[in-house]
Amino acid sequence: MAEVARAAGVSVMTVSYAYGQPGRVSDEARAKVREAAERLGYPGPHPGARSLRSGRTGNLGVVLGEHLTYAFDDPQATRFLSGVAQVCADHGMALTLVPVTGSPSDVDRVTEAAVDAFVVWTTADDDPVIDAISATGLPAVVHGGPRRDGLSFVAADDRAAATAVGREVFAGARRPGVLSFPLDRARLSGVTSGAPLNDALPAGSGPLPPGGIDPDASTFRVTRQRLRGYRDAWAETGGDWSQVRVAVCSTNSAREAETFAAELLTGPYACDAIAAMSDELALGVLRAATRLGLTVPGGLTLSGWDDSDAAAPAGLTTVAQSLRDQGARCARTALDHLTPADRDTEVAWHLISRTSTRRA
Amino acid sequence: MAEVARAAGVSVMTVSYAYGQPGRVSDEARAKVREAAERLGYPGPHPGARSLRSGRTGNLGVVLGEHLTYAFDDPQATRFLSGVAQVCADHGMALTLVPVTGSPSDVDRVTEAAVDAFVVWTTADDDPVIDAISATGLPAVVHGGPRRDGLSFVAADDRAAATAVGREVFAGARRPGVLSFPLDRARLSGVTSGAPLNDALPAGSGPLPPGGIDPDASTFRVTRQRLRGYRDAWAETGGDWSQVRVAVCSTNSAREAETFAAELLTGPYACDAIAAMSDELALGVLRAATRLGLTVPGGLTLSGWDDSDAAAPAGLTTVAQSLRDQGARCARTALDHLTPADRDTEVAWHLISRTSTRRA
DNA sequence: CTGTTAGCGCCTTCAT
DNA sequence: ATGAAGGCGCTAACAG
Repeated sequence: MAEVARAAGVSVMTVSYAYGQPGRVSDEARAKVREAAERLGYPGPHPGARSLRSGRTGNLGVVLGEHLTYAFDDPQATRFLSGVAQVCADHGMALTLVPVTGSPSDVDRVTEAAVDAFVVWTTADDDPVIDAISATGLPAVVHGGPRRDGLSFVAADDRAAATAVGREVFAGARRPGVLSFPLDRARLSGVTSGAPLNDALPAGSGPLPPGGIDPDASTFRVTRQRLRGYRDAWAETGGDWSQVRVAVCSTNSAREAETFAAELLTGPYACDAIAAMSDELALGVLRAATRLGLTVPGGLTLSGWDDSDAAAPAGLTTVAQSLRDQGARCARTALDHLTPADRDTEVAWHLISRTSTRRA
Repeated sequence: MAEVARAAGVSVMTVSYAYGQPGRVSDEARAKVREAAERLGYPGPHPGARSLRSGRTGNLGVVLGEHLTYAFDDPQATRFLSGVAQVCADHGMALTLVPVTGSPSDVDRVTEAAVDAFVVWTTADDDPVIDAISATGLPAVVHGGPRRDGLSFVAADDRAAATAVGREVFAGARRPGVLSFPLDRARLSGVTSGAPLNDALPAGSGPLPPGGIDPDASTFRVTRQRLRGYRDAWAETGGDWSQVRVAVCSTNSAREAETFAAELLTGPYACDAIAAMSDELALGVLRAATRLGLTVPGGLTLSGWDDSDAAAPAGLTTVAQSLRDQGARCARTALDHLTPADRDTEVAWHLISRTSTRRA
């Protein structure tokens, strides 16, 4: 900028004004500056230097609890981010995805991120990234969990929703099953209740603890609350949680779900009702059921979650919630500089009963 | 940092080293620094200031030619970005999505972006954003087009691929049709060749010029090359381009495609072969065909593009190319600081013949 | 191993 | 309407 000033025969400040507050500079001076800048190939004020002075970066940081590519690989995350992106565009803010990979150095990545605020996608209670974000002192909004003092929190009442959809899918069932998201950061996957453990799984998979799943032990708040809700629903019918088989998928993919569903749907304790934690997983169940010649809801009742595009055509009973709206709300909350610990937000959901359950 | 230094009884540089080059500082000094930082709630070196000194931001900028939310709404863009994200994660770089919205101020957004390099998703030849990126002098890689001196370029040979798939889908056809991406930034949509123009379209839509589509007039390189390729393929059968009906979609969505396909498939000049520029669009055609009671390939031959997950189950003949790999390659090229104007890269593609065409 | 010096490029403050 | 200091928070490059 100094060079441009010299070339234009004006002071540095005039150049700065010419860019930052064009109205405060004479047309003549501005023209000289533009000309000199053009000639020297000056690309305009350096964004980094500018942000050092102003204290603003113009970036909203988004942290995926999982891995950076997760943002584009999981349909739920994608919809959420679409909402975040919309708000960013409205505010002229860039959207910076922090490159977490699951390694301990993720904490450094967070600390080094040049952003004005954070939005955090569902992660585990013991994820150190949450502490790192908290330590930055920047405004931050956590979606889905964990809850933390000083960080805002946006989520649906997953437990109540799970109870509602559980009533629907478990009505009249004798052998209920649940297809669950990972329980904790270890992301172990497998099937409970004596079913053979699945070995052919991606790295990081391993056997589940025998003897069933304790909802309270899950460190992902969303998973925990949904398991509790399903348990509540089954308890209402007079059933016991230990009767409910649980398969845990390590990813939100129909392919993995199909494999586990095949296990849940065969053998001496074959399920006749499955509550899945996403439509994606439910679709995998549907494929497995079709291959096994099971009719829905005659031979199997099934529920999903999210009311994705594929849910309606598939006749899937599901919990409708707009991840896109939730993303938008998170971004807005983060950018509005709401004072930390501002009141948390509970978002809306509603049950959609379709033909995959019997009470519709 | 100065405060921390004072509180720890050391110099500012010792604090700086304690964070940036821990090995260069005695354990004792480091402990004092950590303690003081903890006590004062010092969150670590300010990323902006650090990057001002070092000249690196740790951000890879990605510009979507369209709109920021496009990144998460279009499956093709999503796959591409997944590849970009993977490389970013490997390099510990953050991925910054520049908030373009289609307005003229997008140029400012680009200029203000604090990034070390740019990756640009397919845009039009006359998009001013390209000039703005070029003016920053930063390394930049353009995917799909336009080509520009000083910017690297990654794309498949779309024309050759379109010719190959065109031969397949137009074989034995009497009334060929094409379902195209937008021709230019105006994104007008509609159907050519005497068919009624579709008015019920999103904002920004309008009538197409009568008398057919001139491939050379499209300012999107990808669209232009594919149209030329389809024209070449039809010409090989002795046909004339003016016989080919073209429907232009303003978005890459099955829903819009279904509407236009219904037009292409009815009336006195109903098509018996349709080449679509994406699997997404082809799937829309398939839905329209099903509703009209047409069999594929008996009553209609059909081709897509990309070999997305849905292509194989649908039996869709298509052009396979890995958008994810292309995203990764773009990111790698951008981050390797390849000198601008480094050799352009042509990426691989291959034809997959399935049951939606007759030559399989 | 630690400290000193000198800015990175810009913009806020206060003159002129 | 323009210009001269000074400093945002940090770190390369040198001493000691």
